[in-house]
Amino acid sequence: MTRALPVLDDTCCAPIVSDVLSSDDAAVLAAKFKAIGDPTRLRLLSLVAAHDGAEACVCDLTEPVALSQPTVSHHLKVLVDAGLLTRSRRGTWSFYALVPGALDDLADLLRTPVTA
Amino acid sequence: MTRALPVLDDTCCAPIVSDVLSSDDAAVLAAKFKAIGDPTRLRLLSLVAAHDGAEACVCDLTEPVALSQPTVSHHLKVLVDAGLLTRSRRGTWSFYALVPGALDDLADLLRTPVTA
DNA sequence: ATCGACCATCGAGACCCATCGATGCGTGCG
DNA sequence: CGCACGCATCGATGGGTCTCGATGGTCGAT
Repeated sequence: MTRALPVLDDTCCAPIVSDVLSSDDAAVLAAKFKAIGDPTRLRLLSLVAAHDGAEACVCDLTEPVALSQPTVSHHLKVLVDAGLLTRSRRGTWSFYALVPGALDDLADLLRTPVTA
Repeated sequence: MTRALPVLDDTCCAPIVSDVLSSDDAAVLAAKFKAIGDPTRLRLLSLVAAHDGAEACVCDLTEPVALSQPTVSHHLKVLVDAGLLTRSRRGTWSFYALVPGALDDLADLLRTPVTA
């Protein structure tokens, strides 16, 4: 499982409140929001962004979140599958970094156009 | 359970990637993102926003999402508890409407400041 | 007062998820 | 070559979530 999310990596659709979401769009969007709907994953994103060079390996993250290495690996995989993090292996380390613009794209979908 | 979310109704903290989130902040934010991390709830938000007068009752929503009335009521309660919807009873009807600015506040937290 | 419409809550069932220890793989070093 | 390190995957477990039918409460109409 954990198949890649179907399309829709950049801007998928109009803001949520602009038009009624289709079931498909809602499923794809919900998957992304669900990925950041976890305290640990939210902190991992924050830690990666704040880390030196805007990337971090698993060994840098296990201690701050106080979880086991397998659990941290699992959460990072979820974030990668959601298109929010990238993983690049260098030597024995796996470095994770934010996908530029990924969070901003999600933010745009939440904005209410004008809401007079 | 389903106790009210602790504080932090408006702007809670700096953008996620600006500073490392505390465990408490992460928990509160994750609860909100988890609320919209469900396809049905995402569609409900969209349906409410698109409905006439920017509010809708349960009877307006059960058919579009093709779910039972108790289930729709449950999802709406989750959204209300997350601070994204308001409920106002008029007669036998319960009208749900978007909390102005709630989604925008969440959007702001996702934005990366500059990320030069 | 009685009935019907609308809705929230309850209890149950099926499913998903977060977490862990154990294991296996790949890499770099001695 | 062999060992140590970093990491991903596996299997199990406990807790949470989604969904439903059934129930009961509240309001308006007859």
